Amino acid sequence: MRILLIEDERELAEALSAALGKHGIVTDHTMHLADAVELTRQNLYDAILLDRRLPDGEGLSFIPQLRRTGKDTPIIVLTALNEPKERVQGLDLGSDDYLGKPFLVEELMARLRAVLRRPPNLAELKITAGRMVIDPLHLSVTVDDAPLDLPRRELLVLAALAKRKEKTVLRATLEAAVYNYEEEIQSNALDAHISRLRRRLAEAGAEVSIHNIRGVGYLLKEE
Amino acid sequence: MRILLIEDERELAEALSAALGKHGIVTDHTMHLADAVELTRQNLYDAILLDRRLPDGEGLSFIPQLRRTGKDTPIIVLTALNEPKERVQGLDLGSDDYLGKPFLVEELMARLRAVLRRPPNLAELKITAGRMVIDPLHLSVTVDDAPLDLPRRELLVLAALAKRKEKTVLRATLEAAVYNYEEEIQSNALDAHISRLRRRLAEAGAEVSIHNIRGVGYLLKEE
DNA sequence: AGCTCCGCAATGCTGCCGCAACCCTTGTGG
DNA sequence: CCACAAGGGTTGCGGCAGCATTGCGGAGCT
Repeated sequence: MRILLIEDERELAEALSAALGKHGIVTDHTMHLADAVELTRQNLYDAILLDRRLPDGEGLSFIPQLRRTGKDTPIIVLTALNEPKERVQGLDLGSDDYLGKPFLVEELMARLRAVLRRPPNLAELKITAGRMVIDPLHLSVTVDDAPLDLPRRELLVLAALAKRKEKTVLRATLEAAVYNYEEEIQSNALDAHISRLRRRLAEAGAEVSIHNIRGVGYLLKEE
Repeated sequence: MRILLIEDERELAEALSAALGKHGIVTDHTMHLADAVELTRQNLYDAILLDRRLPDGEGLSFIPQLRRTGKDTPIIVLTALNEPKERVQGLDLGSDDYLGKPFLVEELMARLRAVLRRPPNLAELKITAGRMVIDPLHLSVTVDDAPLDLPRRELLVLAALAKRKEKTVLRATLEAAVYNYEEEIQSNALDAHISRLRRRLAEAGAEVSIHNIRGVGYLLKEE
């Protein structure tokens, strides 16, 4: 899972990134609305966390901007402006939830889950493929109910493939599922993950196979 | 076990928190109904203790509010309003118990246990793993019927792991099981608990093992 | 006063993962 | 049928982040 955090307090942003990371969430961070517009062009994010007071304007103005482009990515507004009137204002503009600062990370996680549980994201809850069941929220994989320990990055790759099983997933999509913009990679790290994943899945008898589509991407097939 | 205390007398709240803490209960405290609604969204609590006279309204009004969201978290009303008529009122609104102030902490504990013993919490009653049996209500662990004394925090960690045995438990989840949000920790306290738990469990011959999933969390396995 | 609990921090260790070297596969043109 | 190139697969290596362990000291309890 990957989210965009639009927030101008650097410390809060870093703490949040770290905390969300513990839940297996990849976070991109920007302080400016203008950047946010660019970043959301490619439908990369499962959700957006939005501050209201930002250096280049009122955060809320971002919501209609995004909706106008036809995207219904869930938005959760994070703000110190937490009067009832302000909450209504935020929700009416099309955000999906509104959370007053300060808040508990646990609460944010719960709201994220709630917001993602709504259709059409419902499919994300559990993914099955072959003998595997993947729970992306709890970061767990089981084969025939036996837990399978996977390193974090391999797990993210697997989840991205399984979410679109039997369909080709672009290389770029996979890379986006595993890395945020600050951790650019320059080698065949992704290929290496795939290679190790294949071995582990075979050993565990998962009955799935990962195929390469030359020059395009990868594809996970049930056997 | 973790509960939410909704109570406006700070002194009483602190005393209760401390007393419950000795029984291994992690307590979050709020003085406002509005906060309580937010906090309960995450289904984090095993029970709720509710005062009636609160600065922002009658505590009882919280009960239907919570039930409407589909939660059946047990609620125990704590109040000085202890006339028979008032008791009936509280129970009819959907609380699970009604306790007049002043009361003994021991009585509260007994009522908590009673309320948690009812279905659908029944599954929580005893957890077995390896040769261990854990009773989260009485905070006891036995190995082959021999009692095993564990420090409070280690016990909370163990219970959280055992409740989801054979499944990975996120670091963040474990931290939430042991600490309330006023006691943030900054070091590897959790790791230390795990380390000491491992030694104690091995010495006691519990036949369980705690595995680390790097970058994700921990997992308790039977051997 | 003596005990345990427990957060903290220093230390050493493990294994993830990016990297790059090398090999294999596939496709194209002659 | 072969030569060549380009993309993919595999694997060992090394850096380093995350984990395990443990001693210390403060706090709380008896």
